[in-house]
Amino acid sequence: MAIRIVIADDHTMLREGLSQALDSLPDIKVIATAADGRELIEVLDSATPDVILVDIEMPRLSGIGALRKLEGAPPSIVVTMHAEDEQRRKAAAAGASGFLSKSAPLPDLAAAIRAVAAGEEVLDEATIRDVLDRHRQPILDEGAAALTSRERELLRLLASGVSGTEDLADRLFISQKTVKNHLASIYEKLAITDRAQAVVEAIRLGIHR
Amino acid sequence: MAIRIVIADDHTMLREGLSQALDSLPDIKVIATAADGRELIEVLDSATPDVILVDIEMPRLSGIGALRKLEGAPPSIVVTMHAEDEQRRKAAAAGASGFLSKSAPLPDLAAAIRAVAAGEEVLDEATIRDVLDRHRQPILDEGAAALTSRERELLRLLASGVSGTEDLADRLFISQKTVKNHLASIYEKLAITDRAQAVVEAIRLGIHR
DNA sequence: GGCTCAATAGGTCGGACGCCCCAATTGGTA
DNA sequence: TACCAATTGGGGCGTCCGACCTATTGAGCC
Repeated sequence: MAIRIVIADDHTMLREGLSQALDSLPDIKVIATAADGRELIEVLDSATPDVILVDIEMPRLSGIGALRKLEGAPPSIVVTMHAEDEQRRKAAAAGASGFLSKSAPLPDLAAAIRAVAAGEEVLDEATIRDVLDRHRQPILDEGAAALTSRERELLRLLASGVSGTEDLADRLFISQKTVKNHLASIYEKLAITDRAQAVVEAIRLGIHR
Repeated sequence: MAIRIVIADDHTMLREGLSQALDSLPDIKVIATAADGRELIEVLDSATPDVILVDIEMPRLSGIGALRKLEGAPPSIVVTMHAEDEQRRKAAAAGASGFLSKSAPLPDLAAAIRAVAAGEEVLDEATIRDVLDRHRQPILDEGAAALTSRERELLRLLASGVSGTEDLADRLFISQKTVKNHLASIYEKLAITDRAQAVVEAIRLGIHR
């Protein structure tokens, strides 16, 4: 029986291309795709793949954010543009079984899928380090893509030292309630849990000043 | 009657030099000095100056931190090495009546002291902007000087995305109570109020990785 | 031998924060 | 037209956080 997988990635070219490529393999069958985290969650309501292939950087809801909401779901492999330690750590924390750079060759990906489908973890430090070393790539951020303009404004304020709900509300001319809503949305998309982490991400993403 | 002032600055050369210089003016009398924020607070227990001259960057307790604790105290002029907007904003928030760069000429300082002693505010946007523009200087940080090594460790963790009390405690092998104590100390020294601002400061001070 | 200070730890308490639910409006798009 | 996303706002709730307090230990210093 072929390994049934679901692919979640916001880049259609990659999503569809990968879908076709993997589908052409005799032992792998792509049963569905999703363009973002929320779509992935919806898809998994009705589909039950053996392995999930999920991108980190996606609009509306990041891959890691989706995995968090799906704890206990099918084993997953996280693919990413920035093969950074931090990302890998988060992926592991979110319950990912595998972690691969997007520039890894297809055979490596297929191998990872087969390994994860067999119940193996492809998160081993040494192995990953090895893979990453061979497929390293420049780091350029597109992580803020998922954020709306208002969320970005709020994040910029946060990163400039305005941390209280009331202060943020005053600066943005909105209610404290709305500030909290925006923050919750930011947390979800960036897969974080509080304002301190939001500041870290904001600065990492270059959202300040 | 001469204007009675107290000078708080951790750099003895500047503190004593300024003390003498201002004392030589006919209408200004330096009645006490302090080497840090806590000393300033102690001094003000027994002394009641007309104006306080306080540096921002000081060990143990920053000038702004001290002003916060002294709300309702004598009018104060904040002097600083980094004439930044953020600093000025904080100084104003802490109740400062004046704000000057350390590179401002003595006559300007004397004028500011006289103005503040007369009940004026020397925080006016335009005026300050003017003064700062004429006495701008390179910004180099020595702000982290007040922090202990353990506090710096904690801050570095914070700036790397570890924000929960329990997580911090685990990483540092100390109790959650101690984490909170260290944080409180950091807040005091950096004149901030929460973890989000701590991350901002940590990164501004270069305390990360 | 006191003195200060860093580092450790505990307690209490009010308010802030994060998380869940829901809803109305607007504007773009399929 | 009908849907969807973004933005705005609300209520409730449990937990965490920050403020203020005391206290012990060990290092370093005059």
